Amino acid sequence: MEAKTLNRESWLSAAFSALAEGGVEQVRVELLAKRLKVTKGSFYWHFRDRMELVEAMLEGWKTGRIEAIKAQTRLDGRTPAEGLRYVLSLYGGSSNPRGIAIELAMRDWARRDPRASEIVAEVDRERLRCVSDLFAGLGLDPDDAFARAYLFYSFIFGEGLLARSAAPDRFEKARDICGKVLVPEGV
Amino acid sequence: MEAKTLNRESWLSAAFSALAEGGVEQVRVELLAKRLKVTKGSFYWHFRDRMELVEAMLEGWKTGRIEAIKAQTRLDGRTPAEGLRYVLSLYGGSSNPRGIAIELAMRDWARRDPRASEIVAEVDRERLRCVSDLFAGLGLDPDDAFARAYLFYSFIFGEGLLARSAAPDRFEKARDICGKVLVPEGV
DNA sequence: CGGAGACCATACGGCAGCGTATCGATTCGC
DNA sequence: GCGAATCGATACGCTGCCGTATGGTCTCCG
Repeated sequence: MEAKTLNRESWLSAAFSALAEGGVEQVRVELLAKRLKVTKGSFYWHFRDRMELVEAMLEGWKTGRIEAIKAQTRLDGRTPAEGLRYVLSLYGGSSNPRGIAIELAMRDWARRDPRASEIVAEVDRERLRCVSDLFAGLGLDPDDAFARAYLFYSFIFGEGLLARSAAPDRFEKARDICGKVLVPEGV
Repeated sequence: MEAKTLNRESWLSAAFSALAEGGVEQVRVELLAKRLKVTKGSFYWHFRDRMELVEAMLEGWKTGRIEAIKAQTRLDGRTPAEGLRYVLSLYGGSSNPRGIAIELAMRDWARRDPRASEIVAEVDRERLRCVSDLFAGLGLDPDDAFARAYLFYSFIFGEGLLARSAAPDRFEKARDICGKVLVPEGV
């Protein structure tokens, strides 16, 4: 199973893990090398420098996320409401900790790096567009649909920020109720 | 106006600025010293080491935020709905960028530091309690009130994460609509 | 089998940050 | 005014990280 030799993808994958666990600051070539059980001699074979890795991460994340949201909101026989509940479930609760961690790390990164900020903006644009289309499919006018999408995504990301340990036993039920508020049953 | 001599508060204030701008990683004693136009000789007079500064930040933030939320949700003649709209306005939009930045940096910090995580959890507990009390004052039963508070805070924090530049011209209107959804007029 | 290229190790210089040690300057109590 | 406490400067060693240079070891192919 273990590839004898590393490639760009190996380093990118390790970099995203480091990003998820510790933010951009933790994607350092010597730490990644230790994680991959090689020396940085390997890294500088596959990448010109750390910048190149970091930019590959941005680009890869962007295209990946945009593809993902398009696929996730393509309703093949589903109703818009079902589609929305599906998207919500993808990020809800503990169902995708790595994805959520990367998402949050990315956004923290974007707060101080204009390149990351631009990437996140592009992804958000696409996501808001896709999700507000679903809300529009529910019969909402464009402004309301956009606002709902805005609320939808703010909730999703904000949920990852709220300390789970603040009241662990009440969160599950709260999430259910929030789901009902976010994607109304009968509009 | 300028105090001739620095004290703990001076360093703490600079530390929070650094936190807001660059996250915990950026609160470094030599950078703070440069910002304060002194050398770190001063720092190590007021603090044992970097840890002590960092823990003072946590403690100070905790007590400050808990006092704040208690004051903000004490409705002196206001209705619960007015109180909720007031709290929402405090964090909404661009009304308190430094506060929001610190809030987000704090939460990013909490994702990897258990001490920070515990502090944030304590603050969140208090906030959720105060805000769900307001929702309860609107006539909601406890579970619904908590869920609404959960949605309320997820939205507030998540909003700071959504890329503003994704659709700058539509955000203000969206926020208004979100406000109406978050704190219902007539429940 | 032998050379070329892919992949990685080793070793180095450089910088930035932490913390310590020591000494200088200013202020305040008495 | 003098000594002590307060506050800050300078200088040092240490560590972790980036990037480079150079050499070693496979593998593939002719």
